[in-house]
Amino acid sequence: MTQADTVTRILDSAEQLFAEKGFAETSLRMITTRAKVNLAAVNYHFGSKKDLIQAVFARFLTPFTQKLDKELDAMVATNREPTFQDVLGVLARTMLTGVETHQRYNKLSVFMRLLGLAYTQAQGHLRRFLNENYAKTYGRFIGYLKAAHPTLSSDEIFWRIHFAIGSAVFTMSSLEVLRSMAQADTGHDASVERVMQMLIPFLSAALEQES
Amino acid sequence: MTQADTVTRILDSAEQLFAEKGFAETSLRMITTRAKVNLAAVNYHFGSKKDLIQAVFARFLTPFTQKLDKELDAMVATNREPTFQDVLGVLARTMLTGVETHQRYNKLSVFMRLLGLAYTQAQGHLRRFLNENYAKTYGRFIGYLKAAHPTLSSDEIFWRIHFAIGSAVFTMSSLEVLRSMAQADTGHDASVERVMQMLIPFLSAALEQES
DNA sequence: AGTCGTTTAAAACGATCGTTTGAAAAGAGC
DNA sequence: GCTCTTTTCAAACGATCGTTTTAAACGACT
Repeated sequence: MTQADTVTRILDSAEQLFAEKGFAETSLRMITTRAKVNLAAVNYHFGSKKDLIQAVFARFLTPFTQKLDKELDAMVATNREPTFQDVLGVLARTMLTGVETHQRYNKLSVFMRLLGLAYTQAQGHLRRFLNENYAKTYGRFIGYLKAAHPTLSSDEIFWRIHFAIGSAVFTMSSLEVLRSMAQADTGHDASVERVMQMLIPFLSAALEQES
Repeated sequence: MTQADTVTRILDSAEQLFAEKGFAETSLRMITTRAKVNLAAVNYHFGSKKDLIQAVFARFLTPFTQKLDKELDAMVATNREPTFQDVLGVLARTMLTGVETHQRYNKLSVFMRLLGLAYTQAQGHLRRFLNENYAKTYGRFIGYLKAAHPTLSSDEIFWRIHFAIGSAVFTMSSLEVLRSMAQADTGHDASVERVMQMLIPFLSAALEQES
């Protein structure tokens, strides 16, 4: 039986529990119990709970950002004037590549949920960490969007992007609640796939409108 | 010092701190210190922290829901077939009436932030409380929206509404973070009013598109 | 086998949490 | 005045938190 090592098991448990409950509501004892490691292992391998939080974000954001950077390179290499759709397509492809189809939406849920926590529960240390490590690629992405839509002001682009991120993050963050509400409301069960299929045209219409 | 003063001051402090930090990150000692009352006053007047959380939501949701119910009554009394815009307008008017203009957006921010917490940080007790007390009017509101847009399925309406709620809640929940990001990104400062003025057409376009 | 650096283990640390206690202070009714 | 209820207050409770300590177990190497 090949057992993942202690560091990986801690990261897996922490990621799952953070996405499920948030940072403050998740204790190190919950994490180490689920990971079946000793309590002190967190402080030994990561230093502190704050460092563990940063490590959880780094594990999925660093490869994601690297992939996004390469995809953006490839985009501008073959396309001198990428459209709004082109740039958004690069983002969508980057989020989905490398993840097996059958667990694609679970991974995406965790991704979105953690992203939401970064916005709404971030203390200073996490915000600073994310800004130092990933702001550059993020700014590059926003820059291409602005270039693709010269009739809109920089402000408009920025805020529309974050309105859209808000929809996605909020929806995935409270998917369980919303699903039970939808079940009681319409009587229909909603799969993640179906919700995504409604969300994408919803956001497309909003992002690209002329004002 | 009378009882109402103590109760009100606790509710004010709790509302502000919950909206700012969330439930778990806000201790009773922080609340009572800011409210300048004794620590035991919370348990004496409310029973427990959970009951205090419910009381904070009840204080602004109960009058809001009552107003919304009356506004919906008035709408159907004068308008046999209210449009999508009519129904949304009732919601917007209900959220803004009774609040002085100069503090309108602060109140709205707190409203949205608490709403976001209810979705993303709700333990069972809060979800159950909100469902028992406010689900009826909420269902009525959704019902009128569905009737106004018969070409869309019930599912579509439900999810679009929550996509829109997500944008608004997320934006207001992380307004400070987003503002500092916008400042670093575009160099422009964004007032709440300006953000709202961009958000509303953004959501209108998304909500009303035909698919 | 024996040594040395790394990792795991159990136990305890001080701090902070929500809550409870018991007595003092304040109000209300007569 | 006095009594009885309501409210405030300081102090402490047990529980849980993140973190530290100390020693045992493990692994690689000579």
